[in-house]
Amino acid sequence: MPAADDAMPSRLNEMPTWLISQTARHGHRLLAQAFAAADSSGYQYRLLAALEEFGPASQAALGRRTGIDRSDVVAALNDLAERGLVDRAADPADRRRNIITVTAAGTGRFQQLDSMVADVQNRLLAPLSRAEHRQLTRLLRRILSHASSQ
Amino acid sequence: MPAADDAMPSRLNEMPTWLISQTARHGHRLLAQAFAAADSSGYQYRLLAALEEFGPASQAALGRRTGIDRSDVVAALNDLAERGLVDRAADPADRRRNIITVTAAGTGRFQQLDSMVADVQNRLLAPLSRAEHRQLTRLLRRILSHASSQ
DNA sequence: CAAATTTCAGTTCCACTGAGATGG
DNA sequence: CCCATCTCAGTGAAACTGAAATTT
Repeated sequence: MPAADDAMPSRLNEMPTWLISQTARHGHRLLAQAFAAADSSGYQYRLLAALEEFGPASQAALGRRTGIDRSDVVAALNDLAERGLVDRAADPADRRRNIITVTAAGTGRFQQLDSMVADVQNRLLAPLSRAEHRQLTRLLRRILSHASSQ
Repeated sequence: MPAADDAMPSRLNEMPTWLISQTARHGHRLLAQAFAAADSSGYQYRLLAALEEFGPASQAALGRRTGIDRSDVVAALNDLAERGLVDRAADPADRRRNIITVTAAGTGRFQQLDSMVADVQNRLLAPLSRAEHRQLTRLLRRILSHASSQ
C-alpha cells in the first residue's frame, strides 16, 4: 500500500499494470475481509457458484471451471463438506471420480455470500457512474480476451 | 488461470473484482517473465525508479515511496548493492539511516528496465486505442483515489 | 500401455509481522 | 522514555508442482 504522505515515483502512477494491480489489491483486500468475516473464502465462493450454475460435477471439472488448482479444490471441498454445504459421493459410472453436489444449506450459504460479494463490487466501484462501470468492464474484457487468444 | 475449454461461472465474468484481478494476474505474469529474463525484479525496478526521480534517500523513505515493506527493501537493496547498482552509506547526520544512492551503472540498468516495462504496457493494452487506454487509466485512478481517501 | 482423477506433501512468490540492536 | 531505522527470521495466503494410488 503506497503511503499517503510520500509521493510515489510518477512513472508508476502512469503505468497501467501498476494501476490495475493496485486496484486489484484493493478489491482483493475488501473481498478477503468480507470472506473472513463470514468465515469463508474466495475458493469456497467460486466452487459454490460453479455448482449452482452448472449442477453437480467432478472435482476436476470444478477445478477447470473455477480456475482453482486440483490440490486447492480438494482442500476447499473438504471444508465445505465438513460444514455440510456440499455432498461428496463416488461416481458409479466412473469410480475415479467424486460427484460433488450442493446441499440446501450450501445453496443458502451461497446466496448469502453472493450478496456480500455484490456489495463489495458496489463499494469498489462507488466513485463510478453506471456508464463508467460498464465502460471499465468492457475494456477489461477486451484486454482479457486478447490475452487468452495469444 | 481459467481453462479455455471449460466455461467459468457467468457471475465471475461479470464481476469487476474478478475482471480486474484476472487482468492484474496477466500483467503480473508478463512483468515477472520480463524481469526474470533480465535477472531483475519488480522491487528492484521500483526502488531504482524512486531513486532516479527523488535522488538519494534512506531505506525507510524508499519503502514509503515505493510501497515496499521495510523487510523487502533490505533484501532488494542487498541485491542491488551487490551488483554495484546502488551505494549504501551511513548518514552522517543521523546514524540510524543508510543513504542509498544510484550509481552510473544503476542509472543505465534502470533505463534498460524502464523500456522493457514500457514494452509490457504496450503489449498488455494492445487491443485498446489510445483514447481507451486513457479512459482505462482515468477510471482506475478514480477508484484508487476514492479508496485511499476512505 | 497411456491417460484421467483424487489426494498429499511440498515449493514459490509476495506481503507482512515481531523482535532485536542501534540511535535520536 | 518513546520513537525511528535497519535487519533478520518467520508467517500466511494463493497458485502451483510432483508423485502415488486408483481407475478407465
